[in-house]
Amino acid sequence: MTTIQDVARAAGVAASTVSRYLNGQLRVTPATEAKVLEAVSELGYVPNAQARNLARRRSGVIGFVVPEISNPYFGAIADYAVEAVERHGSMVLLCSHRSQAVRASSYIELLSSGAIDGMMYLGSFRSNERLARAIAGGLAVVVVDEPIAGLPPVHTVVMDDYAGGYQATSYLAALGHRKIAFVSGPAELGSVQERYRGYLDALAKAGIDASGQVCLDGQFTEQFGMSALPHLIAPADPPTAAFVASDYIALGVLSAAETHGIRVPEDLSIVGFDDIRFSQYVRPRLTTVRSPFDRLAQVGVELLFERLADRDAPARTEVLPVELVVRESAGPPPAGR
Amino acid sequence: MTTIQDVARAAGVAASTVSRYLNGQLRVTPATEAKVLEAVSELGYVPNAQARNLARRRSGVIGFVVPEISNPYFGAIADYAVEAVERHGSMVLLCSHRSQAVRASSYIELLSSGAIDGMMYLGSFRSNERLARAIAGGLAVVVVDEPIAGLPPVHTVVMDDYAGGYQATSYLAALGHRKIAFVSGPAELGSVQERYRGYLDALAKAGIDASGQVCLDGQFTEQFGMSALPHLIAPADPPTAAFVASDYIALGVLSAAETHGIRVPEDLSIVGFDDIRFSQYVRPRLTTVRSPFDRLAQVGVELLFERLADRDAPARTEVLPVELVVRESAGPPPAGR
DNA sequence: CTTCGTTGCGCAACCGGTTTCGTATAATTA
DNA sequence: TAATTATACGAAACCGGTTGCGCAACGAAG
Repeated sequence: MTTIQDVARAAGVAASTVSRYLNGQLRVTPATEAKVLEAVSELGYVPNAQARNLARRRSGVIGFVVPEISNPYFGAIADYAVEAVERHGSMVLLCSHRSQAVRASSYIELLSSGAIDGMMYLGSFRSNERLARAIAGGLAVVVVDEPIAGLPPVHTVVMDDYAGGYQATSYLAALGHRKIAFVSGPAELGSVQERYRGYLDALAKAGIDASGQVCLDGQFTEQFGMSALPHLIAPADPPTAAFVASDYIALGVLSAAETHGIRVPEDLSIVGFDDIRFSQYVRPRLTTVRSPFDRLAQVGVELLFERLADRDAPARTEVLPVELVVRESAGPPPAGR
Repeated sequence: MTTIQDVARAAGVAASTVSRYLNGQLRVTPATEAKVLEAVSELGYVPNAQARNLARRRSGVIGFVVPEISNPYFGAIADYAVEAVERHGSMVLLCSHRSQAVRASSYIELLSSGAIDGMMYLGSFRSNERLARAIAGGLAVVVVDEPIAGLPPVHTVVMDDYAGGYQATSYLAALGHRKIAFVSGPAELGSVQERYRGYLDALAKAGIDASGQVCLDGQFTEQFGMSALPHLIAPADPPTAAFVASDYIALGVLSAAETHGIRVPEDLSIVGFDDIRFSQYVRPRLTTVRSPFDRLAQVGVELLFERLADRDAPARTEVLPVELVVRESAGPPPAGR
């Protein structure tokens, strides 16, 4: 590996001159410039990132902590985030903890040791003691997608889950449904609670009694959706619609409905949440609330670099708008219901 | 930030003693041990990764270059790779170039500057000049999933695309199909060519004439699948089955079939490739060839660390077996065909 | 009581850059 | 022409660890 010393020697100047010239901090005479450039290209010199970062006290790397990268929901956010981080001349260190709290914590521990300049944390745990300590210790963090409880003030960007729940439910009510189930992910998550709040308020607004509605919660998986369907059709007076606050779950519900001979939307209307890539390819095409993956990532990255530039700026929380995407999985209730 | 010097001072010993003790390279007297441990926990000392790596001439980071991480196909491999890399005490630096050749190259350039110990390259380009140079320059690389042309000898791990194509096609032939279309991704990709070879050989083995079969190629997207379907039903004597060498494409075909009133598998049998997560949730459930995502990642990581340990070991290529997963999307041809 | 081999530990060089500060030379002004 | 001020550049310290080498203290063997 050729070092800056090699270049300096070959060009007959000091290493410091090479360093400053290459970083544009020094104007040199044409003669010196020529010799340095000559030496650089001759030796194929590429500065050592490690050493540079050590001296500069930065790393040019942003840590990206995510529950599981194989989940396209997080994958989509990651791709947008990579794009945005690159625009700032940094890179992304991926930490996929596969939903294991201990692993998430050890990642945070690891990243706290100066390996990164800042961190984007995509949540799936309601709280994280280790994360709180890291933030308190001065690590630049932005929390994305899922608010985390018990943290020091920190930049946060989430989507408007409440509005999403409200819109989806209002849409179903406007179609004429009176029995509208709520199916979603882990009840302890803030985002789920917000969607539920929106659901309840929309129900109230439409003059529908919230009591007696079927409400189910489980994991954000197709698996859970499949196991949820029987509960949707079991009651004597079953719901004619369901707000399924996750497309993954909705896909499972759709799949199980087919098996049970339940037609969607004729027998059961479904509105999902997220608008993941596959939602437009299933049959019926899924009516759903679109999550702003792109904005989530972009705004998150901007907030993070804002924080990096100004350590003392007060923490902000951005709430991004969502949008109902009407397709085919929701329609009027069956005649006479 | 507390440094090793701080710890040494607090414990009344030399920095080197602290370093070696903490790295288990030195047995110390109980008294010294106590003082060092005391100082460490007192000051909350965490070694600076940058400095350590500079001194050790390693980074503890594996670069992971991937076309797009939002694609669950690569996401799945990434998660398994993260797991395997962690077992070696390293981390994964994610580089999602979003299928842009220039970006892929600039990533490789960046990673060549000592930022990483080694690199896993998940291909989507038939060749890459910059990658070839990096390998020639001594960077430890393992190529995964898609062979890259024009490279110096390099560890490679791919799946048995030929066998997959052969099995899928043989299965369809055994069901009685004689008109079997081939639909797949970019024809210039080695993996696609291999699947096609398997397809042709299976056809020949079953005594089916390969000429006159419908063969389509495009992108690995649902979009392409949707646009492919019309070509499958247009001919006067249309195929009764299609080997669609990508589940993404297959999902698009399925979706379009529904729109065109084509029943699967009654009118058209379909066998996919990859067995992505959603394949078991669409209706009909997709019969497909399972790609060994887990093994691809694990073997890739093992080969990489093998290379790291022994720079002179000859390059190997591992070919991983695939497996036909029979579900519902393929059946006998319509009566009388 | 020497001599020798362990063992615990510190000194200082080193990794490859960046950056402060000082100096020699060139350009400008009086 | 002498005095002043820019300007180009180099020497050396520093970032925060790791590691080769040597020294001193101690116990065992002769």
